[in-house]
Amino acid sequence: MIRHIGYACVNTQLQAKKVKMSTARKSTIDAGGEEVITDLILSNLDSLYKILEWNHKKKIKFFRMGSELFPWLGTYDIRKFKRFDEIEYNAGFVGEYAREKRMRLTFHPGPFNVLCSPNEEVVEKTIKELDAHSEIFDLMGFAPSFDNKINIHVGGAYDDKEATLKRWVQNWRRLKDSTRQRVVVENDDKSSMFAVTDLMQLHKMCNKELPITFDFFHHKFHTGGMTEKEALDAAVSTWPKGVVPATHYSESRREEKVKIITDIFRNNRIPWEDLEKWPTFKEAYDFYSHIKYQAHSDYVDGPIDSHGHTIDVMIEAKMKEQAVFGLRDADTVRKLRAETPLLNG
DNA sequence: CCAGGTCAAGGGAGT
DNA sequence: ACTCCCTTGACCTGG
Repeated sequence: MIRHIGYACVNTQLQAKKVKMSTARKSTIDAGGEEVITDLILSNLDSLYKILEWNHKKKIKFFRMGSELFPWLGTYDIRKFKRFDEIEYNAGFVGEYAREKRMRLTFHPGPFNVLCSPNEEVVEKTIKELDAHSEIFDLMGFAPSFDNKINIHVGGAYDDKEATLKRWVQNWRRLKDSTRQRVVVENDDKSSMFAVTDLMQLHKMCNKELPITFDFFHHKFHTGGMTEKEALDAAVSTWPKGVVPATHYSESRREEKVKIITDIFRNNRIPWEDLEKWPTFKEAYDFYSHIKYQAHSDYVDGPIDSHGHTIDVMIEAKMKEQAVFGLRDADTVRKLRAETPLLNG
């Protein structure tokens, strides 16, 4: 069964009302220093609280926080800031709210975090940034647990998976203990990279202290010879007792858009305004059929097969929280799709 | 207020 | 060589 269904980082409806994470460019940070960062953090914590309140009202208990919550994470020591106490108090307040409502909060640091990089500078930056993500959970009052996962990919293959994984493990050991108790790895969507079967090897190399997040969509592009059930079984087995395994689910943007455009022309329905750009079906089809297949759709149809396990599912779709509602009922997704411009991104 | 140019970061794939 | 993709397009400036 699926316990929680969640969404990632952005709430499209609240975003329209300016409730969102804000960051700043390097030049602004350099000019403004810790004052600018402090203001951004406090404002972002306020937005996060509003998003969580919204989630609670809508009975959504699973949410991925954006790393911009603390802009330029890993480049400064928050504890040295003048207004650290204020930050700590507010972070603790939001964390307490999440615990009270029994919400699961996670992070997914960017693809620039590469523990296995041959470049020591990249590794050092990665370690700093991962430790900093972990410290945010500390500030929020969460004890180290894979419940609050910090999800990353292996990050590179360098045409030598064996050596790369060895390097990954060495550098993983350099993380703070509390960080290692939160970091999990996700399977990749490229055949040159790491499928669940590769990650199982990594899991063993890490003394079985590294859980695997199963990404349903990525698995389709890189099965590593496993069926979906086999891969999910394996990934689920890597999570400790007492922590519900987390998974990611998304669908193809190209398939979604091509299906919509085909339906419009087939049914001769009145097109969206922006469809006037495409006078013929062929032109429209050509355009949409060139969208990268691996890109994420606006909404998802499911069904999601938990293959008998109890799992949490993070929906990775462009329309975010609306995609969660869409998944709850097919009529809703039809209505939402009809209201979404074809050319949104 | 808006449009457009620009913006931290690593690695891989498609063109 | 350039663009897109991934965690999240958003910041910032000039008109």
